Amino acid sequence: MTVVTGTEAEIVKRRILDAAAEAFMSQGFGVTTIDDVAERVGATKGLVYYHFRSKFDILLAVYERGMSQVQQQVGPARHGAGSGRERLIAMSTEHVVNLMSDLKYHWVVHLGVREQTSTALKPRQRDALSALNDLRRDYERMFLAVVDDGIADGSIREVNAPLATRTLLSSLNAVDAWYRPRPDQTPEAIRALAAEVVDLIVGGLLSNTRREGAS
Amino acid sequence: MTVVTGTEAEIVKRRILDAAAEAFMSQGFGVTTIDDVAERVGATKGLVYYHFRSKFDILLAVYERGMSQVQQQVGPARHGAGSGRERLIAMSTEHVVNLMSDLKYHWVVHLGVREQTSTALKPRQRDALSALNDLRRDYERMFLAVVDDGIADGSIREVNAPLATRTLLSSLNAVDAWYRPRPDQTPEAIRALAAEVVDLIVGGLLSNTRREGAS
DNA sequence: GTCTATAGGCGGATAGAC
DNA sequence: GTCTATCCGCCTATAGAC
Repeated sequence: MTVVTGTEAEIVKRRILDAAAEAFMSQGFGVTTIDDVAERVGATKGLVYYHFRSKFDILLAVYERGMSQVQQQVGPARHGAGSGRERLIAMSTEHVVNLMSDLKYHWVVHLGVREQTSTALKPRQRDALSALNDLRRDYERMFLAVVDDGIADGSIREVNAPLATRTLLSSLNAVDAWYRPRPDQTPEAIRALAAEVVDLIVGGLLSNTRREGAS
Repeated sequence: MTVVTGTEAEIVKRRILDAAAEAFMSQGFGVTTIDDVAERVGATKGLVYYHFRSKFDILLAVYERGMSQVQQQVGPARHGAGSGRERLIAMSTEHVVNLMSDLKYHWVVHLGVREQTSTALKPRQRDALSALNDLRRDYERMFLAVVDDGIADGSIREVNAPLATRTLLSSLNAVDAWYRPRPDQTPEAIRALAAEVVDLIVGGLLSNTRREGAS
């Protein structure tokens, strides 16, 4: 049923989204113009408005793609075999790998949309936005469930789980404040760095923390 | 907490800064108009432009005030008596208390300025911005020095100190992604919440982390 | 499909009234 | 000092050529 709709149109749309996400990340949504986006694509406004109805619709499309990517990459790690702690670390690592691999989309998901509730939205846009926000809430609940698992099985210490989950996720997301990709960086190097960062965030800094040989 | 010194003009300027920081945080710098700011102050554009030369100068002034506040609040904790770990926790707690108490200024310091390197800056503005960025670097170095101290005295585990410091600071800053002040919240309640969050970030989540009775 | 041209409006900044 | 009025440029969005 899913005919391979890798049509010309979709390829162009994707290039526009990439360019837009990049511009939003480097300058902010508000100050980015459609001309900026078109220039990055190597085309003019006309092309952009042929494929998207408005600037805000582009933002929504970037948000949608970003959420879909991270969900696909992190979701499977939820149902691994290990303790809550091990699954939480696996999910967190996938999350950060995704962030690093897809930085500009992540940035929009993380920050870009919050800014925009001010503009009067059309009903179509409002619905799309609230659907995406629901996805995001579900995503956070997935982490909360695993934190709860870990507390229950003793692999995570007895913390305020909702607060700890919010803190964890915001800390993971905050990696986008300083990480910038390097052209020569292999996927393995990205994964190693992500694992190191997750170890710092989940494992903490204190000297009497044991990270090996749980139980 | 600031004593009510200052001329009429400074009081007005301060009210404009408060309004601007609030608007920048809730909508983003790019989409905030001077009319938005003026409306929050209960005045019109004319007032704002009498006290500030441009929208970007307002952003710089917010940034400056934010940096000055956090430096004042956190700086003293650097030279406490305890181990590196204890001083790091003290500094981190003050940082988060400041964030929670002065959320809108913190938000601008954290995110608002990065967006704006695109607009052509006047030399005066470029100098002011780079001076503020230097302050920020110094602030981060202060944390790095204490992390080094902690590793040296054995109270912090042997991590990659620059990476750990960046991760720590970005995690602390990320609290602004979810924390929102409540009208009835006392300073003591804020401090308690900040301490809990810092314990989660510095102490980690794992069950075999010991946070009491170090050394 | 993608471009050029342009409409239409908004917003930063200024001038001058009070 | 603060407001009103206005200029001017830029940017979203659309119309229509090719």
